[in-house]
Amino acid sequence: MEFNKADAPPRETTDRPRRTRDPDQTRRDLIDAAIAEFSEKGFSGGRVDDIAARTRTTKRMIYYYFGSKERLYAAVLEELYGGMRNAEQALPLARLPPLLALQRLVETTFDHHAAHPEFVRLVSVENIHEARNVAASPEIIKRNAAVIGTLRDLVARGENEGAFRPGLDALDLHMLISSFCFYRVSNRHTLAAIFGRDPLAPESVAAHRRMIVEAVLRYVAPG
Amino acid sequence: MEFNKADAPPRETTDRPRRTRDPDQTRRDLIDAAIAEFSEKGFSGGRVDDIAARTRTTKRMIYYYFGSKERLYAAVLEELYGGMRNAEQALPLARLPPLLALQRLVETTFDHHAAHPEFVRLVSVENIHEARNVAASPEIIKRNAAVIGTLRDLVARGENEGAFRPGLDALDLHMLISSFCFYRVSNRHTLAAIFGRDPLAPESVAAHRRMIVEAVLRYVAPG
DNA sequence: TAGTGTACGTACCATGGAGTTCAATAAGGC
DNA sequence: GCCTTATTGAACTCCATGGTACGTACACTA
Repeated sequence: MEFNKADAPPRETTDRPRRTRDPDQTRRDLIDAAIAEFSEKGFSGGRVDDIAARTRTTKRMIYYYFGSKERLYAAVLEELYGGMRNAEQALPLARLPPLLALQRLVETTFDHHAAHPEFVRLVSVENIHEARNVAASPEIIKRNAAVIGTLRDLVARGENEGAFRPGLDALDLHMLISSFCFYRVSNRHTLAAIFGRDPLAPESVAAHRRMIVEAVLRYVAPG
Repeated sequence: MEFNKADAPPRETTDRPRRTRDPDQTRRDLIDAAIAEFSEKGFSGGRVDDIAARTRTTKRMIYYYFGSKERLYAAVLEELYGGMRNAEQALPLARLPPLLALQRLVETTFDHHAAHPEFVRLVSVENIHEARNVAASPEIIKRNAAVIGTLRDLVARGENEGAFRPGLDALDLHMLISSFCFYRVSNRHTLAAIFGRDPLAPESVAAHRRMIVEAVLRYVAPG
């Protein structure tokens, strides 16, 4: 009666037969669960017990693999920042005419933020904590700072070819692009509450995408 | 020995003689302390004991005046959102030519965000919590939604006078303006960590202010 | 100048939640 | 088969923290 293994699995979160002894999978599951938890509730609001409960394993594993709540959070950040850089570096900007390259960059930035609200939320959380974990991760810094190099090249090329007006600052331009893409996701809930229109609703997405492209292209145009 | 009142005050947090029985001041002090605490640490990260420790009064008073940590947080939000609307409604936009009015609006928005990082941080915190407290406050919603009305009028006037191109959406335009002003403050720390340049440093402020004005004016220009 | 309600302080409670203990079980080498 | 080591689980510990019980002091009124 107690150990009825035959006709029903004794206890299973999902119906997938749980793979015993799969450290990689266990680690992966914990990271995914932590991404969800921390991006929904923040660092202090996120609960270690709840993260464990989102997986098929137990809290013990968090401490086995990561050592502390803080270090799990740091691992989550590295993971998410990693995804961002990949998207941007996959673009063949150097082979496109400057205006088109810039348009592609804006669209990619827009799409990535739209597709990864957890990333946006975690960056918000990290800023509340004064970016202590980002500052402590040379890996995150190096990869992300590289994005600016690419944009700097593009700006220089655009100026030389006369497609862009002179005097543009690559970092400021990066901020102009990111700010809108980030804001409509990060501030989605206050915007929806105050103005009664969800900025992530399908009818807004296309309009916003066109808008930020248009705004940036007009901003860099000569004259 | 025990009640030595004469030659030394028995216990004093600051050297200012504590005003007994000043409910308004006590309440005010608690709100100010809570603004600082919550904007530095978030809602879950903020400690009721620490808020009390920032004042000359005690934790008991938080519960006396506000009832709970949650309601204190809600009071803080109302307070900060209140400051924002005042700044915007003080502008005499209707009397200025459209382009100039828009420029003033952008500059005011920029300046207010720059001057009130606690506001920006609290709005970020609120978005992590899915804007539950903003959504529950008709007062906040009403006042802020009004801002859009003003902008809608301006957009209509600009279109009629031919100063703006047709087809502009007031809410989207508001988002374009706010996003940059908000982002450079909200994401100050990750930006500084990754790019090694503090967006709130004096040499960036003027450049950013010019940039968002320029970007918005170019965006609304006809043609 | 006693009475009363509002404002305040001290000491305490209850519990949620981060982190640990300790033993058990699987996998693989010999 | 047996030993070793990398994983795993249930049941703890313990303390920080939100919240409260209870008593006191001030200031105003009659």
